[in-house]
Amino acid sequence: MVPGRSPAAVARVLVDSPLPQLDRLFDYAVPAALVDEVVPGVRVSVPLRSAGRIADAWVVEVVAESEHGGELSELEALVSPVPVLAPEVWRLARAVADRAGGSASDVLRLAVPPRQVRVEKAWLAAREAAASASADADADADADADADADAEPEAALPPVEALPVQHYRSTDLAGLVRGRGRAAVEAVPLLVPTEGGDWIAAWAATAVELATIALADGDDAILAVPDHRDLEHVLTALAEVLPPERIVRLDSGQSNPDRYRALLRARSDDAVVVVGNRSVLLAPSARTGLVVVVDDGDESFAEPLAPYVHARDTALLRSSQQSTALVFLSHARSTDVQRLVEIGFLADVRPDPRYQPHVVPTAQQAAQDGFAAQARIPSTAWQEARAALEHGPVLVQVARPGHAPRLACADCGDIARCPVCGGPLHQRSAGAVPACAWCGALAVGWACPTCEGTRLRSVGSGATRTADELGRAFPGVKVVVSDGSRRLTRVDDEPAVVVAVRGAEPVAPGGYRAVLLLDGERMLARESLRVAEDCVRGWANAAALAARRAPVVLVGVGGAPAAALATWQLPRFASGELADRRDLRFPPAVRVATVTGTTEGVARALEALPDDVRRETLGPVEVPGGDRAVVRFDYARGAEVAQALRAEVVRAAVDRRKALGQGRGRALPTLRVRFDDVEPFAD
DNA sequence: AGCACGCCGACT
DNA sequence: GTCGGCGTGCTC
Repeated sequence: MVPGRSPAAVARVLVDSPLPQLDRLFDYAVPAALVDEVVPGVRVSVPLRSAGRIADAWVVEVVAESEHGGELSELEALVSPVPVLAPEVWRLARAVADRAGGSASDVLRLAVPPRQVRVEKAWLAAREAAASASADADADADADADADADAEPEAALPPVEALPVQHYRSTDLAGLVRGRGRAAVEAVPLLVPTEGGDWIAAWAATAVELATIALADGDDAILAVPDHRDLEHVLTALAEVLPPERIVRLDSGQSNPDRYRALLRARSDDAVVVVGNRSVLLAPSARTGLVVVVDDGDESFAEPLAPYVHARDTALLRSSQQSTALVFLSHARSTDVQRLVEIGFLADVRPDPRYQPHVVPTAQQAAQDGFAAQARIPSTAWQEARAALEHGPVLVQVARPGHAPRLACADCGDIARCPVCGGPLHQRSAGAVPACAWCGALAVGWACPTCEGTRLRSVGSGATRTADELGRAFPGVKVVVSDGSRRLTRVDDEPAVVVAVRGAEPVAPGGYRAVLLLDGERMLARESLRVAEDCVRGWANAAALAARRAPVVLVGVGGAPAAALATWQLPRFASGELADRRDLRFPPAVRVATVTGTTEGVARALEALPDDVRRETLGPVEVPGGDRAVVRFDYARGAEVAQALRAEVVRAAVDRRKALGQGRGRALPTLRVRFDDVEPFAD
């Protein structure tokens, strides 16, 4: 503690701890020696509760006097003088955590990579150099007497010229960005050539066009894409029109030093485009003028770490806090975005309709031809593909090997099992020696215990199997595979069957000459609230890789999903899906919170809810170690519910008497709350 | 999480 | 009398 007189300055800090009871600001006296360097955003260490116990913390504010009644402790030390937590990021992190009933420090851990001393040193040296250079410039300006001293000393970059937005003639998208409007923009299903000879998705060009409009106004733009292959499209498009100084790549695929460097660069004095995956939405940028989220329905936008906030929601919060323009750009529309359109929050923007892909739904009829029959490709699809292969590559989309492809006896159909441990057998490629998925034993000379057959065939298809079978269906044609373990970004223009699992489709120059969408029935069979939506999105994204007027054959699927794709009325499909969810009161028509913990903990948490919300609880049901309940509520009640449940989480964390009651097994914590997880609806 | 404070049983 | 048990509460 510090003597009674008031300190020179008071730092309000957030302690870097996941404990919910510490998730608020604490005041510390700033030692006189540190007053110059303790500014908002720097990392410090602080004593907590008793001297000797030191915690890391973020300085969030520096004020003259504390409102805390008691005496203040002094900051222990300055960890680094670099303010890595920008004020707008702190504000966003707080809002994101509050919305999800989580801790701000958990969000900050996602927003700020671990400290990199070398990167910091370089940054500090550069800042020092710039400061002395600008001091010289000021001196010169003074000498010149009337020189415009207000001019930014380092506006070295030429201004950005706003690109025209192509393909959206009926809507003034440029005006929407300048006016800080919000829209759900349907992407153009087209590939466009770059000057450098690459082909990129038209959505990437659109995103970059929109970004230049923001930059031309002196604002930053934040572009969030699902994965690194999408990132490559955007970076290619950006490199054509902007100098490297205006492009900041910030994504979780980078090394920590690279991420740290990017974080510091994002706070540049010049307007920049910050582009990356979901984490980019937490990038520092005080003058964000535009936020673009590309294909928001992609699963990689769901944050797997506490507090599990979806990038879409982070984008919404950020856009509202900083009054930015906001664009959700995608081929297929997510039900979440459709909801925002239907409540009038987002404008509904469609491109010129003439780019619509040529979709041919085809029943799963057996093919006559021997080769095609073997790969279970209907004759229509096979003929389309074969004709297209005369001119260039053909894309074949298959399901992810969800339940791993299994081997069965080709004669009697019994599942082939490991003779050693009874585990399922797998085969890396056709003809390879089958191996056990559990114990790894090679099943050399396998014979079926039922019928003594020795030939194997795979069931429950995966990409690898399909590649082999497709190779046989198109004799003499090159087969290229892009799957979970090896995702290709592009292929070249020569005839080839390109087999890709959903979401891993490479780009072909000028587009594929035909696209076959296989496994549709199997994909739709998955039990999940969002299957239909996910399938349509996957098909639409693949269809968008076709050359203009090339056939896109959707195999073996009928009903609303097939109709949606064939008519390319993707928003209408999302609207129908949303209507179904509304009837059932399922997300995203309503929000949900999953409450797990001890029977008592869950019961108490539910009691803390408003009566009408509690009445809509599903459960509690018993799960290993305790109970689980799912609370449903309207969006308007979100803050209220989050606050109530968060208060219970804090109380449960502080109150440790209960922990003793649960002796059995791996006990759950007394109470855990997770918002907007649809997992409980998966089965 | 850690760590101090506090109010009841065996001990120099 | 008081050392220390762990139940209880708090962290500027």
